[in-house]
Amino acid sequence: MSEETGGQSILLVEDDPDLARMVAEYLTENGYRVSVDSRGDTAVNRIVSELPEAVILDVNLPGMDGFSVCRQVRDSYPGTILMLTARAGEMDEVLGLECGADDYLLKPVRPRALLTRLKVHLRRHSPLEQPTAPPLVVGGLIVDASRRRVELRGNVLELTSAEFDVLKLLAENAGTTLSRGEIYQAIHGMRYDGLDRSIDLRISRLRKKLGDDPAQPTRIKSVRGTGYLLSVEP
Amino acid sequence: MSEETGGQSILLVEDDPDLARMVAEYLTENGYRVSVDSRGDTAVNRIVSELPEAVILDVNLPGMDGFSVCRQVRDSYPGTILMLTARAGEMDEVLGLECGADDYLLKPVRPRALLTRLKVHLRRHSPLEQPTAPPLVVGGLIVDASRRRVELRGNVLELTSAEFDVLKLLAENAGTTLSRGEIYQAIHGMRYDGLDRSIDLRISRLRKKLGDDPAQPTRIKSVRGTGYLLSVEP
DNA sequence: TTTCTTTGTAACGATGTGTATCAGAATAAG
DNA sequence: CTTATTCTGATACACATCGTTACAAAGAAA
Repeated sequence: MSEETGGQSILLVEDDPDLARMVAEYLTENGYRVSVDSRGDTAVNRIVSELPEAVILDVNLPGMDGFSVCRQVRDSYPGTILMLTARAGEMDEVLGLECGADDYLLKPVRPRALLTRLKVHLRRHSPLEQPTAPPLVVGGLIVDASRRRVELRGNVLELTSAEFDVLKLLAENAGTTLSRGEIYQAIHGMRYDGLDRSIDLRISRLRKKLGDDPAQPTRIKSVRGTGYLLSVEP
Repeated sequence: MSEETGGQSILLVEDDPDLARMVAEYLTENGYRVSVDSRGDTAVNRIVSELPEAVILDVNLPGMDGFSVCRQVRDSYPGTILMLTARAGEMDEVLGLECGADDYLLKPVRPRALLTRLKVHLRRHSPLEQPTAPPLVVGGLIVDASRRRVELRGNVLELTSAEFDVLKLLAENAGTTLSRGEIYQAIHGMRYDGLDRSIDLRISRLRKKLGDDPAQPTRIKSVRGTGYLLSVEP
């Protein structure tokens, strides 16, 4: 529910530090990832570059007022914009001036109501980023299939396609031995003829990049007569 | 603004005749075409057959309660559902949203607030307009097919149509590898002869404009022997 | 038309990957 | 314990694949 990285991202643009902190805390407790900006002009850049799922935008801001921020990003920002207006009269501007906000709330801000409005809009507008398969984490290794990226203790490894394919397969079956036949079948979609040594070669090259000593491997272990195994705990 | 036939159609489901008349009058004055139903069970039929732009739905209704009505039509009704709840309890809010309503209002009904909420939803979500495909957002990249426009961290990229076609296809399948055959087929509608290098060239030009280093690309990854993949988060 | 832009083909260099091969390790046989 | 056999790791090299430049064809704009 409240894991740091899992929730949808919200950018809160508010110059009152107390109010900002209160709202940020409340939203964080409810599973969102909240970042705060206190200025309108800087918020414009952050909105278009960070592309949060929703923006909560105060009207009165240093640098640039909320309406201008809204107008400026509306064309290039597909997410939800929620405005906080101090006076009831400003609400007409939100609706009438075509600044492009999706909703507004009257101050004083009531966190419960804000959360409800947020939910309403985030539910209607499907999340910007479509959910993606989570990366595999096995013994200090992060194998991210949807990015084709591998990390080892924080360092990105530059693997070739062939190397990645084998490592991904091993990671998916970490802790169990895969025969050359299984590996070959999964990668080439063909039956293994029993003579091919290309799998061994890929493993060899992988070990080199993983910094794994082939004589005493801690990560990719050889199972003589069978195949290979990715150790879950190196 | 307030011509009788031009406005958007609203179905008001409310059994209190006085309240119904007041709300209907107010909305009519503001340019909507309002019809009223006083029973939940009959409202279900009218919603799915008349397909109004929005439904305003009381919770306490003869025939069938508002939540049930909402649940029953939600799958087949694409428009906005706005619920009127008598009690301020959280349960109503949660229930209202769980059953698929887009918004709720607490009684007593204040016509001005109701109108504002209506406008908010009808602006963003007008079901009778042709549904325009929402822009794809993938890893800081906005690919807007309806405008043939691409943005990267707030900067509009000037892509040629050939480049855009490939990027759009990759964005639609972000995180999965597309073979040259699939790309070629999707773009030209023809079978890939296996020799053509034009896809590679488009990728090369795209990478240059995306600022992606071809030796170590973070956005468009090559999958040797297969094709390309757009990374979900660079 | 001319001029500019876009797009694909050809070609070349750089890199990735598998086969052949051999050396060394693990296991089995004697 | 020694030897034979099998299996694995790794080097070298051949070949495939990919990125890119140059150029030409094909449109589009003027």
